[in-house]
Amino acid sequence: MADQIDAMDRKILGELQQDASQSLDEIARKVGSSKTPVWNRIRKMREAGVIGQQTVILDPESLGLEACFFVLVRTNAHEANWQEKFLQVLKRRPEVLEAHRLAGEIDYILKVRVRNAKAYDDFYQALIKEVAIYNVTALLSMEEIKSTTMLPL
Amino acid sequence: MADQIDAMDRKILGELQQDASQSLDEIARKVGSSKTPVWNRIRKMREAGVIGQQTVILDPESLGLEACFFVLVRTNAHEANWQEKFLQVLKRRPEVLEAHRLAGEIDYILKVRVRNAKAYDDFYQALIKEVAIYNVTALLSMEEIKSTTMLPL
DNA sequence: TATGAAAACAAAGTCTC
DNA sequence: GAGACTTTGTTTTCATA
Repeated sequence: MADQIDAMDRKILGELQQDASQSLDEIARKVGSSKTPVWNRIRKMREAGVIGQQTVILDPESLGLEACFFVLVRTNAHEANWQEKFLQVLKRRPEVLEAHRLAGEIDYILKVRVRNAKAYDDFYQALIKEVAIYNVTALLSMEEIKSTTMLPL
Repeated sequence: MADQIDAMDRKILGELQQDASQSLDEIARKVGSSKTPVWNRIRKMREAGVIGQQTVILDPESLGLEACFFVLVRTNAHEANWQEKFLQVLKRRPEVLEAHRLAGEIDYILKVRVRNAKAYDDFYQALIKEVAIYNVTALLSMEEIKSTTMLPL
């Protein structure tokens, strides 16, 4: 599917990314097509997994989630078993919004959203209780300059 | 609004986060209410900015965006003017999905999605051409373990 | 034969009471 | 919270190139 995505598909994806609540007619008009072909393209891209979850972006501050940390994790236990357990903890914990395994000195980076510093510490304590970690550096976000889910098309 | 969000609101937000394409009837049934009150709550939360953009999550790989970098930026120019310009560049560049100003030694962290390493270098060269940066560390993601927009409620 | 326009039906959103 | 009205999603049909 990947390379079958043409210019029209990309225009449609752009519209959907920007506002998924728009009607098909509106999208069709904007991309210079009509309802049926646009609908067929969307359906195909959904089936192919190009289009995933439809969601709403919530305001963290309104929900009392006022602290955001980026956590740099170094480990010395590279056994499959350790990694398995570490991954499970990350996936289970809802405050972990992102987790990546990295190339280089730092092994993992996490993005963690919590109420406050105390809540972060609770998370941290729970984490190191479950799995051994060699070194952790927490970077506290002072200001969210930009945050988007919109991929460049 | 922040503290006026009750348990019912949170249930509704949870459903919307998980699948914004669900019908009002379906959400109402799940949270144990009916159409009208649910709709009124959603409308209020939209107006209050608790609920933001409605969007679809696209698969980066399918779109050929196979590289993801976390970029740690240190600067020595803390003048308002410099920051202004730096922020403008970040906001303008679509490959920058996230940008946070940090507390501590590292001044900024960016999350950048691009086609490949070459495309990252293009971004990097363009960035340092526009603003002076003291030190940059790029962390390359090898594996996206978790990536969600769903906030813990 | 494949593609898009258009119509028809079902379902959901929106608003009033 | 029930119901009316309107708009939209979804499917089918039809025309056209």
